[in-house]
Amino acid sequence: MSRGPDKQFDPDEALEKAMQLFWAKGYAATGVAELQKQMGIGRKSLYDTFGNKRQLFIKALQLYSDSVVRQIFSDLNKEGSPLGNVRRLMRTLQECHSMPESMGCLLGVSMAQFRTNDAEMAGVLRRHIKGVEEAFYKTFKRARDVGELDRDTNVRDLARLYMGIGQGLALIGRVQDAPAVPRSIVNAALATLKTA
Amino acid sequence: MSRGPDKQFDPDEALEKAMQLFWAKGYAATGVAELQKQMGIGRKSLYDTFGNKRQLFIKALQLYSDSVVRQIFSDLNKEGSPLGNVRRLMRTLQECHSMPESMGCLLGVSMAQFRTNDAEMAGVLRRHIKGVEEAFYKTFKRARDVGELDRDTNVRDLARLYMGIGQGLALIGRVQDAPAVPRSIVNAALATLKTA
DNA sequence: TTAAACATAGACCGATCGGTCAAAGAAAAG
DNA sequence: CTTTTCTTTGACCGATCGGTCTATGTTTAA
Repeated sequence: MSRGPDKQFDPDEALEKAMQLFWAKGYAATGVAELQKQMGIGRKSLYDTFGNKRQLFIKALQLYSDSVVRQIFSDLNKEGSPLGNVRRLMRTLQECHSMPESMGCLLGVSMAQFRTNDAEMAGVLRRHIKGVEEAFYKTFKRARDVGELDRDTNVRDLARLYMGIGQGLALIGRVQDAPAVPRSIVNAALATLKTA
Repeated sequence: MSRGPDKQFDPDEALEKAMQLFWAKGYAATGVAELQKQMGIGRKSLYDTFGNKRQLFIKALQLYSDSVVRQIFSDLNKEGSPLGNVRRLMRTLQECHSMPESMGCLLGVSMAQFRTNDAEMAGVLRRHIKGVEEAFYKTFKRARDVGELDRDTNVRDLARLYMGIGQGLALIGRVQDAPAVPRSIVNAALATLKTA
């Protein structure tokens, strides 16, 4: 029995490169030739390793989603005031989406390119939405428990709102050149979180 | 001198059809053959009338943007409570983006497909953002003037937040099948507008 | 009726699309 | 060594891409 030679490239690194390209240009506008070039691998290797363009894209989506959801979870679960964590996270998002070359959120970008009629894709996107929502939900509930939010605050609604604001912020950041609009959005969002 | 025969199709109707297709599928994923079919015109007529695919798309964007901004302006300027108008508009958006086949907002979808590096496109998108922002701004200022909002409310920030929430809502509506998330988002957004 | 000015349908263009495949190379097992 | 199993390169596939152009009306003015 023989095992043959190992791959000459790191699939994780290649996937990361592909993700960047999809992120910047969108699914349909990204060609396989471009992907190859950016990933630095041959065409056969690409198809053997990732299946096809669509599967490669879905793998990139999942890589991105996992990374983002984990990061948000971690940021929101730092010790200290739950609302303080929310505030810090929102300011980070604001800065991130104020960068001149901001690309928004890969998942948001993808929501604009697929719809419910593509069940598989919609599933991945909904799972991401749910993940972000849950991160906010747990934190807002904690905030309510420790008295940082009114007893009667609907924390489920609030979590979904913040998830939605994040998506809007990311989208707008893609075409905005000045930092004023993202700053305003976060200012106004956080202004509603004043302790009761 | 001779004028020749008139067009056999209505350019406005054809543009409307093209807009629908771009809206559903995005720019890159929409082929010219598809456009022809949906618009019901020959290829030469398409290029003679609209220039090329990109110019057709920009014309569709502007048609859509004008229509949406005008509608929002009109809704927010109805007589009666300014905040009441905002509430009614947001509930309308909520319902609209809860439809099972919701396609979101064409401008939002386009923000996901172009970036600041495409100056012409980014300009069109920024103008739309500005238009929606202004509609909200005037209404929130009016609300503050009549005492529906605190004297120290930053109505510019608030307007930008609502514009951003609208974009997030539309984006999420494209992949959401249940009405719960849009309802939550609008619930939470309107909950912050409680009179001071 | 003729000629000029338009619109129409659709053939056609090179380029690129996503995807496959055959040939060559390299590493491990014997 | 040879053989086997894997990877790599890049040629190649039919289909489709956006865009052009010719040939054929069709209408109006002279």
